[in-house]
Amino acid sequence: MTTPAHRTRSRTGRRSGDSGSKVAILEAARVQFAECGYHGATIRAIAARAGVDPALVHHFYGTKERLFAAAMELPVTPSEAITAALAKREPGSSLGTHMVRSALALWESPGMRGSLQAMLRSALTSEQAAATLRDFMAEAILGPLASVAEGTSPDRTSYRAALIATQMLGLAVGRYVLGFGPVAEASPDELAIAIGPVIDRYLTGDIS
Amino acid sequence: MTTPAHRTRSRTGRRSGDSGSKVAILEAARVQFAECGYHGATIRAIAARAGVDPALVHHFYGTKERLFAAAMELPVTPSEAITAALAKREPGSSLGTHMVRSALALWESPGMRGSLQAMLRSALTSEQAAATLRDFMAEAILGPLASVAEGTSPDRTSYRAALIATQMLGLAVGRYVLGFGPVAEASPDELAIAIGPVIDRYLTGDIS
DNA sequence: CAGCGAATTCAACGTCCGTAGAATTCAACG
DNA sequence: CGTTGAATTCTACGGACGTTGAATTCGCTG
Repeated sequence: MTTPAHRTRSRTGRRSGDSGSKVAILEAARVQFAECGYHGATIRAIAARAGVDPALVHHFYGTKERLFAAAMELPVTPSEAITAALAKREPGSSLGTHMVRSALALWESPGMRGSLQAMLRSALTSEQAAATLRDFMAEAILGPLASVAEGTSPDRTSYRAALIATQMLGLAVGRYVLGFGPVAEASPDELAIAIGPVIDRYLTGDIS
Repeated sequence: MTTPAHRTRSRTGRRSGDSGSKVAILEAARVQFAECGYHGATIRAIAARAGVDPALVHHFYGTKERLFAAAMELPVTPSEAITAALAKREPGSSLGTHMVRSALALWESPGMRGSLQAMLRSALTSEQAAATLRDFMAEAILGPLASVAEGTSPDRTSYRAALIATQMLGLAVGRYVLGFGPVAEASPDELAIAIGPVIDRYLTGDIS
């Protein structure tokens, strides 16, 4: 008799080895926020998806709002990704075409898609996510714009950026969230060719 | 003492005259769904905004899902609005410019704004709203497209429509939901001039 | 091996939710 | 005037939610 009351492992307590629960929770949170938006996602469902007790979520991240903030922290710094992408532009492709191609490459990269969907889905419901998205867009668009903004009337710059934002935002939502058939199935190159000139127009064209 | 137990009007029971509660509930639902999305909006908050007991909401519309469906029923039939708008196109403006101008006029019309926000906010969270939005966009875009689709390779038609959808969707979200400053403040005419040529490109331009 | 801190679960609290049923009042029609 | 049906509120149930505190186990340091 080896103390049968202790033989059945009590389920509580710390686990052996590196469980990776903290990361698992964050990934589960991204998926749930992406699928249901901020209100629709529940801590209990996130915990279940991560194979973990709901209280552990609270232990690591405190409140739901803080977990959301942590989940929205982009795995890629936008400014870095942008400048890196701009650096390797091939000659022969316009800046607009290159921007679309780079954005799609970034969005298609593994691990980014969930964050993107979560961000978009939540941005329309949570003001915090909306602010984050506005900041991200401003940073991601004003950079390229500044590099070609000579000769255009300066007070129109933010207007141009906002126009670009509408097209890129619509592309992201249509392709990754709403699933507009043809746009969701088209290849990044096809889309870059179709949409690139539009971005060029907003960058430097005559918009008044 | 004039029967004090009866003097205080019991709060239950039917009210005199036409209370308009059913309509009030629907309008309150639109506002709440617009502000919080499908999950975030609560029947109790909708009832409170309508000045009504939550049970009355249930009495009129049954379940929350059915109330949502009723609230999403557009006050304007899209096909009617579209054909009416197309009819009165002024000469000298391109079809794309006219589409943007008409869409903005429709969106700015009183009573439409709430529905639009509710639709957009919910479309990214509720699959039903997403389907409604896809249908609406298909109907609203394929019509104008068909009127100029001669000479373009026919299997690209739905691709063109989807591209237009991304730009119009991005415009609506950026202007009415996320509030991209310059785009939110610009006049419909300004936007029509800036964006119209983009729609023209997607309608008939070279996109491959 | 003793002890401390971190990880993990359990059980529970209080709150809000959507919904249901019964009760009450009004309007309309005979 | 009596009856019927619709409008309206009250009360309440069961469930899910976010959060908390205590208890348990592990890893690490000395």
